[in-house]
Amino acid sequence: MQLIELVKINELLSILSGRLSATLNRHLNRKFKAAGLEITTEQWLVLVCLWNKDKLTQQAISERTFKDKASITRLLDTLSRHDLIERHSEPTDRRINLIHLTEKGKRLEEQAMAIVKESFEQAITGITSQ
Amino acid sequence: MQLIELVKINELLSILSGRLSATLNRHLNRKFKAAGLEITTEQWLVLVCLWNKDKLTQQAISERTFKDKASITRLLDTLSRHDLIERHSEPTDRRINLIHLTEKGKRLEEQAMAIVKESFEQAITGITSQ
DNA sequence: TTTGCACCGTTGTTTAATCAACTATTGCGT
DNA sequence: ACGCAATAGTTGATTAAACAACGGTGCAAA
Repeated sequence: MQLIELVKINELLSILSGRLSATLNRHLNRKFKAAGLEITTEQWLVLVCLWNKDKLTQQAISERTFKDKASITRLLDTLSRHDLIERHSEPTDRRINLIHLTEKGKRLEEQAMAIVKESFEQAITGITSQ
Repeated sequence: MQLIELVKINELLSILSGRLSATLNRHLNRKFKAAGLEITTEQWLVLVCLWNKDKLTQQAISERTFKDKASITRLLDTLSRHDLIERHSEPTDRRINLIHLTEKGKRLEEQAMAIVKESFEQAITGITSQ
């Protein structure tokens, strides 16, 4: 009886929260791919931080994206492999890396944002219709 | 201007959707671990299906959890490694595996559900207080 | 000055998700 | 009976997440 209640609560929550974002995520990833952009939603989220304010520390990116430090390290690894960002170590505080957008990374903003905007609009009309 | 709008929408959505479930997830995982249960939230979700109705096909589990077939294959691998479930192939249709709970798997229900219930209550009081 | 603590970033391990490609089986229609 | 599409599950590759442990750096108090 109470267990069934719990399961319903869980399903409700998972529909309201987890699955919505998962679906949006997947949708966006496919959109990026279809448009020939080599980025994922997670990488895009990091790039958004940098487009707003270039030359952030990894710590700052971690806080803004609500992701683990370790996750950021690896996300930046792949962004760096794709020449979208560069790590610049700071002489004033040698613990710090300042993350710089490359030209390629800067150029990506307009295209990526157009796709995201389109996806959000689709998603929102989809949601409001339910 | 419009980009900033988009970012706000994104943050709003991420708070409303992705981050809530991610936080709940993490919380629950830690609770399981702290209680000495060797399961994750994802594995628990699969087990919930089986506690409701034992001997499901992988396909059925996939549909009920909204997870990919491939994800289920691997989740069941780890559940099987922990002796919580067993795959039984069906002679009537040899494409099918029926997933059976083991005794150990059945015994887990009460303990796991208690933890989940506690977490949900905490989460809900946390949410409503905001 | 050195000791100890806090901070920044990295690495290893484990778990999970997606997509695409693949095998095996089933069953339908001609 | 045959071919062929649909179904069930697996596998490989890539990306990402969490947690824990660790190395290097900065800083302040003893």
